[in-house]
Amino acid sequence: MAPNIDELARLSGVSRATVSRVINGGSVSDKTRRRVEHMLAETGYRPNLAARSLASGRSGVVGVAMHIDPHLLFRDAYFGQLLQGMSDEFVDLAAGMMLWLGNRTKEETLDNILSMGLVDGVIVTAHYLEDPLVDGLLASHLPTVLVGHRRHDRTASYVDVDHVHAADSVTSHLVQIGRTRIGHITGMRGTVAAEDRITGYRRAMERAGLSTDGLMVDGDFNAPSGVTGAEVLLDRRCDAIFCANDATAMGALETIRARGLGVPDDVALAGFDDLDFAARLDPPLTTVRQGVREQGAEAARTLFQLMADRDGTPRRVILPTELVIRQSTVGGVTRP
Amino acid sequence: MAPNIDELARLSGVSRATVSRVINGGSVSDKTRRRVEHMLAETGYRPNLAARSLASGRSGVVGVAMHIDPHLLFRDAYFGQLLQGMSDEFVDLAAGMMLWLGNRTKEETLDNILSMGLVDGVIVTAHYLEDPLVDGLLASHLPTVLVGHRRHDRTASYVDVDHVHAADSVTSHLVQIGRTRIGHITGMRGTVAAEDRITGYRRAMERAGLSTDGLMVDGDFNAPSGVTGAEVLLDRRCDAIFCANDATAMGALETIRARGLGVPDDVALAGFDDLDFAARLDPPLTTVRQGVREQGAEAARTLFQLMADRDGTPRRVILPTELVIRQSTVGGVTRP
DNA sequence: GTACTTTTTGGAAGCGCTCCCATTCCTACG
DNA sequence: CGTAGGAATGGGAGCGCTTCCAAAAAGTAC
Repeated sequence: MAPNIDELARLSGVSRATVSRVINGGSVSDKTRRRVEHMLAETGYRPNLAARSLASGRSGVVGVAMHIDPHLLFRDAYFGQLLQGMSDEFVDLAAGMMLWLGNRTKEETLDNILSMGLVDGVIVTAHYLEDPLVDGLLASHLPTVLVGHRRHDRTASYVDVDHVHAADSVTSHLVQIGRTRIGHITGMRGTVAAEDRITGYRRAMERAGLSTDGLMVDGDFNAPSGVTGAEVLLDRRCDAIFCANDATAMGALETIRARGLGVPDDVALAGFDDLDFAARLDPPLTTVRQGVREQGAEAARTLFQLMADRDGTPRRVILPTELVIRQSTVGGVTRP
Repeated sequence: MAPNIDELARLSGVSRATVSRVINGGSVSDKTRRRVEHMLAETGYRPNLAARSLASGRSGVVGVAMHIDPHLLFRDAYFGQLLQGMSDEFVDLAAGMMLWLGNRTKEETLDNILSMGLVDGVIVTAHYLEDPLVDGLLASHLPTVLVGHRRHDRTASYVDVDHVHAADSVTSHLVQIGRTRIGHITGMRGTVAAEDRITGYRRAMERAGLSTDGLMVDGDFNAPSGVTGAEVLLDRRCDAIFCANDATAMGALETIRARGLGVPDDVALAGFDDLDFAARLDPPLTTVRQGVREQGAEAARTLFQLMADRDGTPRRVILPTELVIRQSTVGGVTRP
């Protein structure tokens, strides 16, 4: 059915090796190259990936593992955007993308990825401090890039933002607008993002000479935890709440309004992520923009660098964040 | 590095062919099978996918194409849940999953999928009446399952729900609770789901002897189109609005409340999808449940049947929907 | 114990490609 | 005009597996 490379060699009157060189960019005379390329176009020839992969040891396919609790995975747009960022970049890099979601245990996912044995490299979301999937991938010799960092690991390549700094800057902003009882609804404990944001929050509070006693409530990055977290913090007379992400802030906003309090007059509110809906809340939400798509794209590029350099030097990328001030903290401001 | 099948044959004292039979379920004596399986476990041997695929013509990898406008793709949970349903099922079926999102034109995506030449079959979201990606996939000889149906195509395999019937049942429900000026905010025109839901809406209205004049507003399956759509419909004194999906209903709800109207007393509201947030709106939303995850899983199973039967008989699956009545149409009811 | 089945096993031919190595073809220079 | 040296090309050996076919082994019936 589909023509193979020998057929193409015959048609263009050259050897199979030459056709291969034309396709893969070996040195071929201009005249020959043109002839073969013409035939390539003529026949619509597509090299067989399996054969290519078998002979060369590379497949041109990379893997993405997002082993996240199914109920959390696509609840907000975060993971979708991350995936899109990667996908866009992989298309540009002419790579195929395999995807593993959190269907079973992390050990099983690890086994699935490794036994597939197809991918040239893998990107894995690494949100937890402990993660056997990440450990296993790093231990395998597969080029691996983490989205999220591991504090004490000097050998892993990753892409992340500086959560501590970003959380510090939001909290400081709340201090600057004169708030003194600033509460924090945390993200899912055990994740690097949650813990680092707590650290940033504490650091800013400490620097301002403010107490955090009783002002921290555990959340889980989801709206319901914002609703209940805000109940607690409002009972404790907070005049500002920094939520670990935008979804949590959306939940907190519900509670604040349900109590008939004004934002930002009675309670200033801030989130983290700057997902699409943050700017469309009423009032628009002050938050930290951490280009999620860009993180995905950067992870993809980093993976390709890793696969190109065989030396295995880890590459660490910290992307910038931006404090986005909107009306949920500074009422008068209209500029988004 | 990794042991190959010859190494395993040597270690278990049988021929390579026998090892292959053990792995792929050929007929082997119990004694031999045990010996080989023991060695398999011992060495942690993983067959090389590329070699396997080259020799057998199958890869064990399937593709999923969700060629959707990047801004719409993961905005609500619909596509994420669809993806999860497929992914879960593919894991059970021991298949790998490649993913293509809508990065470029549909033609380019088609070309990427076909030139990758790796996948044994593909599931493609087919929401539009016209879609070159779907056409191209169906024209290739790759086993293909659509999520969404094509009205006039008797050769395609698909998984879908009966949008006409479901929309009819929601609309009829609004009629039954005594509403007479029932508006409809449509989905994205040109999609099968939008057009069929319109048909169902019209059918129910006609049967009830109600007019639809000026009561239909075009939307696009997103919240902002619900906001603006509701503006128009409220100006036209609607006492009920059926939105093409839950996200649109969420937008419409904003508008209704902004005008100080009560739901359902002044305006009854209904959506479609029954995504997680529908039950958590205030008031909880009456909608149509169309198990999205289940649709994904069913599409995966259907694809496998298609790949197993080489006869290519198209398989069409219509999954059931369920009218879920909540307080946005029947105020007193507390049962979700 | 023989003749004939049936089951189990091994040998070997590819699957379609890449890439090393040897060969041929040019070009330039003595 | 001859030849060294470089560029272009072809030959061919795999990559690791599946699968057809034939041979061997193990049953079965007489």
